[in-house]
Amino acid sequence: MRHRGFILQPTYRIEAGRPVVHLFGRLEKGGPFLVRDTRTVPYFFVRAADAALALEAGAALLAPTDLLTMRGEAVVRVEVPAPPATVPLRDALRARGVAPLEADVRFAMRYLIDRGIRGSVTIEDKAPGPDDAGDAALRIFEDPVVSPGDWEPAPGTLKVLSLDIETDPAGKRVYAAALAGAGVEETLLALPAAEVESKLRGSPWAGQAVGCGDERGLLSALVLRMGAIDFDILTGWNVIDFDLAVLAAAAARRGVVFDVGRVPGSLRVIRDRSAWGRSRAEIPGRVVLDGIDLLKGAFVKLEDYRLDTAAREILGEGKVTLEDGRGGAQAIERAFHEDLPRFVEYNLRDALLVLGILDRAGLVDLAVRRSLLTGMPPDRVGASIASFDFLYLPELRRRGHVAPGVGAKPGEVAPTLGGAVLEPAPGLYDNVLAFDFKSLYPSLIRTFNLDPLGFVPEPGAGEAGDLIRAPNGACFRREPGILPEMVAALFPRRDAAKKRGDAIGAHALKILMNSFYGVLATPACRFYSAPVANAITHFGQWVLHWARDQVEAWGHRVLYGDTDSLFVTSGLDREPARRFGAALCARVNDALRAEVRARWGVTSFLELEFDALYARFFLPAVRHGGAGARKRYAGLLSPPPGPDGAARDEVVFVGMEVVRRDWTELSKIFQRGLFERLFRGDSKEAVTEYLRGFVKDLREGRHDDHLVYRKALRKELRDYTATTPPHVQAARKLGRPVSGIIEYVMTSAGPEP
DNA sequence: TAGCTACGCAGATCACT
DNA sequence: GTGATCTGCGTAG
Repeated sequence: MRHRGFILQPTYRIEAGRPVVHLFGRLEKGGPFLVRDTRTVPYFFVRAADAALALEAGAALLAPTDLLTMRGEAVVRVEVPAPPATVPLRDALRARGVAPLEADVRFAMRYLIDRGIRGSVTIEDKAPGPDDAGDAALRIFEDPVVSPGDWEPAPGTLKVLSLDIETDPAGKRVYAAALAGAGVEETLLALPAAEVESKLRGSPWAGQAVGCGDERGLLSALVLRMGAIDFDILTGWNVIDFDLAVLAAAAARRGVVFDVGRVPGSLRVIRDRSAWGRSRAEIPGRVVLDGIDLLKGAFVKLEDYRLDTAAREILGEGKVTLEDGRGGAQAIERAFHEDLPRFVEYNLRDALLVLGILDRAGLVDLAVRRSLLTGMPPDRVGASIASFDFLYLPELRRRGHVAPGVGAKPGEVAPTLGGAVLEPAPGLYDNVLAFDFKSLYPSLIRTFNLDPLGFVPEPGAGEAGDLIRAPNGACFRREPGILPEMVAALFPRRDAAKKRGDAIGAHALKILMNSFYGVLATPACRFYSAPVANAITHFGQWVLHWARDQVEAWGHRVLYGDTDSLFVTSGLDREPARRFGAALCARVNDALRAEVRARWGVTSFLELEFDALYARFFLPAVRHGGAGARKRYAGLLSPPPGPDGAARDEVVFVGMEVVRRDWTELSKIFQRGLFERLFRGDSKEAVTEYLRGFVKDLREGRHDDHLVYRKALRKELRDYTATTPPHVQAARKLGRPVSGIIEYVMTSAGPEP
């Protein structure tokens, strides 16, 4: 019997001292599954030259291989009985100066990587069991044949359950837990059933609320209920750091085992509130995806990431208001005791809003698509380095090499050059053409065959002539590299996704391709290489500078450019300028192709695009001094005329106060108002009049709601020792522990929260 | 269970008078 | 008192 499925949670357990791989997921035909595989042991490599030292360090099993390091040294394979045994052995090896190779690839990930499985899996069961269509019971496969699959779960296939709890103001006692999704919409309450019934009688929520007696009853009922629901993904807003953390603590206090997985095993909350890390939660057989993380992971930018803000922005509706709009813990407390229908509505709405946001923004689908692309489980698709391993290691092995471990030697760490930023010519212009190189870094990787394996650290005397030499001096072989081939395969997939209107798929591919450069530039990645990362950015700088020089040599004025973009005056009216933009773009691409062929003997995949025409374009000067300010501009975007000829102009701001979270609403209203008038050609008098009126309104108090600054505390309050910026002053005036975004106003007594 | 660099700006603080 | 420099944040790409 052959099944296709999608993996939600790759993990392992130790049984009788031996590791057993566990792959949990959902089958195409409907039910959840668990693959158990007892046939694999953990392994890694050391150089063959280090074999004697490895034995000395305690390595018991060494097997010869015909694999090589990336520098071409022979390696032997080291096997260990179980994953935890890797750690002391690794340390003992390092203590003897032996570098363990690929010893930091996690066991369950190794299993998938070695089989080329990325999210989708095919399972061949030896026993011709009964069909399992739609069965909610867990189907367990013991040592089946496991291979890569080609099933992509359609949007909505995975079952998402949203959880939201309400607590006392201290966040300790659990009052209620709402569940929504996966065919469920209900609230469990820490109140006697009779009380719930009487207080909700006649309200729309009467049928959706269950009184569980007290907190302990609520916890027990919640565990039973969640355990019985067939869901793949648990979500909520800050669900890991709040709801699950509180539930885990309350369950421990009340002697309830919070066991809601697909096999026995308690909820595990692994908290990490540090700047870098993310908290995680583990439920056997399921995935926990926090709504906030999903939103940030999709690069959705919001003023702040409260549920109410996100819901208003994405769904156009906010949370239920308690007590004339005044929310807060006290209002929840009072509603719980005095207005149960409203309390239940509030609780349920929060759970439903999260589902709505994920659905509308396609966030679960995006996570699934990213998982299918890289092989990372859905709760780790944001991990760029691990994703790179997933894609690169199989091909590296196929070519007969093993990768190093993580950790560059001190001498190998060097700074990486960034993108080129051209000197802006400040001023106001008409009909400016904006160009950008499409996916610049990936197309450089492809064009110049930039690859960690293809990199030649020290070219031999006769060899250098045959290599591609980057502007930073790094040399690369001409045989197609792994990374260039990866990029070459991904580009057409992205174009195809765009063509068929699959915005989420195209987005997933874009995120992935953009991450490739970044991982090569961080020592946290095993493929870190300053010369390779610098080859990419130096080529990037060369391309931008070359394009600028070429356009100027043709007699046009380049006003500005940043990394992959160029802004050029057209000197023409609107529609002629548009036609000229397309022509100039093609001319640059042709000339660049010829230049790249002549200099490096390769085919250019670089592609300058005519991105936009700005009817009006403004480059500001820096605040103090006359030079142009980089990374800031405003323009009146002039979209191509549509079929009806009526295109809508739009004022675009980049880098300026309007787009910055740490400026007041006042500054944004004013800046918008000013530029609207400037760009639409208002007279100097009209602009002056606007300015006067604005100041008058401000003085007369009509902007009192627009004077609030917002700025994040990016470290602990006590850690601001060098200086005390305004938001820190305001935060300290609060006199209580604070974190995150501080809202403050400037007064004659200084910043006030 | 860690993608990157380049840049502008405000305000605090330092260095010097 | 004044200009230079540092700190901290948020942004562009």
